[in-house]
Amino acid sequence: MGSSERKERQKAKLQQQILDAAREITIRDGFAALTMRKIADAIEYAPGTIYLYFENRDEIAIQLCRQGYQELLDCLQPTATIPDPYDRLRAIASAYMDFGLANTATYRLIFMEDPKFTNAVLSEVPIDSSDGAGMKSFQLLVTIFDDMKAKGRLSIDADSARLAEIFWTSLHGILSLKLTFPGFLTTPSEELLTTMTDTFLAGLSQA
Amino acid sequence: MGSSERKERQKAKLQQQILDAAREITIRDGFAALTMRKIADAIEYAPGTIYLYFENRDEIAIQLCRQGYQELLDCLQPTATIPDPYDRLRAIASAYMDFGLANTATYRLIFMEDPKFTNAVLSEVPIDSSDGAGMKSFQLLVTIFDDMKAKGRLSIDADSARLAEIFWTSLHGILSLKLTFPGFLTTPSEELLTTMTDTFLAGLSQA
DNA sequence: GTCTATAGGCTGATAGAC
DNA sequence: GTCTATCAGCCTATAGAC
Repeated sequence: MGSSERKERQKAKLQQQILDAAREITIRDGFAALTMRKIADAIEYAPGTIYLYFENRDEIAIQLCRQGYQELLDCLQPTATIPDPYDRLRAIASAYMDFGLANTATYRLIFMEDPKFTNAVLSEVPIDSSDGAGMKSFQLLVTIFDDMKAKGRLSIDADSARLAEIFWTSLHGILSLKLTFPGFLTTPSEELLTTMTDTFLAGLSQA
Repeated sequence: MGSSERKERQKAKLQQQILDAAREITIRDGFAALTMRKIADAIEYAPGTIYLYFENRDEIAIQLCRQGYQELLDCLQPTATIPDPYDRLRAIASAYMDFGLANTATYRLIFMEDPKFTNAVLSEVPIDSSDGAGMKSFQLLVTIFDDMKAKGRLSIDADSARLAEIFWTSLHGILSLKLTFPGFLTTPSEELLTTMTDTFLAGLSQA
């Protein structure tokens, strides 16, 4: 028994090493440049060895995505304790932008890459605690609009999920254009964000 | 002279044929699947022949982008005649969304693909009439906010280019998430668009 | 468990015959 | 101008030796 447990630990260890290497390559060269050979080089094993720990490249990509959504959630989660939903919206928006700008490769991977990986992982319903981080992040946003409604200061009758979708798409629009066309948008990101958030909130209370 | 002109026409003809085939493959299989061999198969020439008409794959990609921006401009241009800037904004937004949803492969190519191609072409300043279509499209948006200001009904003091950038990023956000995560956003595109536009305009006149 | 070696595929691009 | 043939490289994944 003790021996098989040691083997399990050994296996998990190399698995994590593979993922770490894959993550680093993705960050450095982009997801398209992530190949089994490069991973093998990085961990100093033969390419074939990787297949003892992961079925194929896709499985690695999916794990990488899952990890990416978790990182995002870790960045957004702390804002959940802010009591006022308006303050909280600004805080989460700011955290989201910071995450995207600071982790461009990860952001691209989890939101701008092949739907084959992203779509499946994002839509995962949380089962155990390390699952469904994408959904949980989205829920943080929905809750904010629920709380705004509870405060009774929203003159718009759209439901919270809808408002969350609008706000999220706007955030993603800023980020993805900044990442795809560095230099085209002349307005700095923070300014785009504040103007967007201001007009959005003003619109909510007036529309 | 007459003979060399005929040769020129001949050359232009095959060049266009190559681009048409490339376009079709991109639409059908996606840009990543666009290869010289597939183009050659489609036009029924040997792969090497293409290199007599284009220097390499990148040059074809860039032409494809240029063509894509032109198609987009053709869709947006007709809205320019609408006198009221508020009506015009709704019309251009709607046309933009329709274009993206109806031409997903082209939209991906010109706004969501490799910056290597997109960035260069989008940032082109119009020189002759078939150039800089990306910039011209963006200018259509800027003009709308100029006109709104002239009407004096904007209580926000951001400049027109900035407002155009915000609005464009929001449009792009909706579209790109719809394309990357089909099925995740539960709200239909038109509803996201109207709610976004409504809150945005309400915000502009109130903020 | 890990290696070497390789199958079997794809790619962009080029050389040289016709 | 177009072809055939090919180079040189990349890729994923697997088989079989150790």
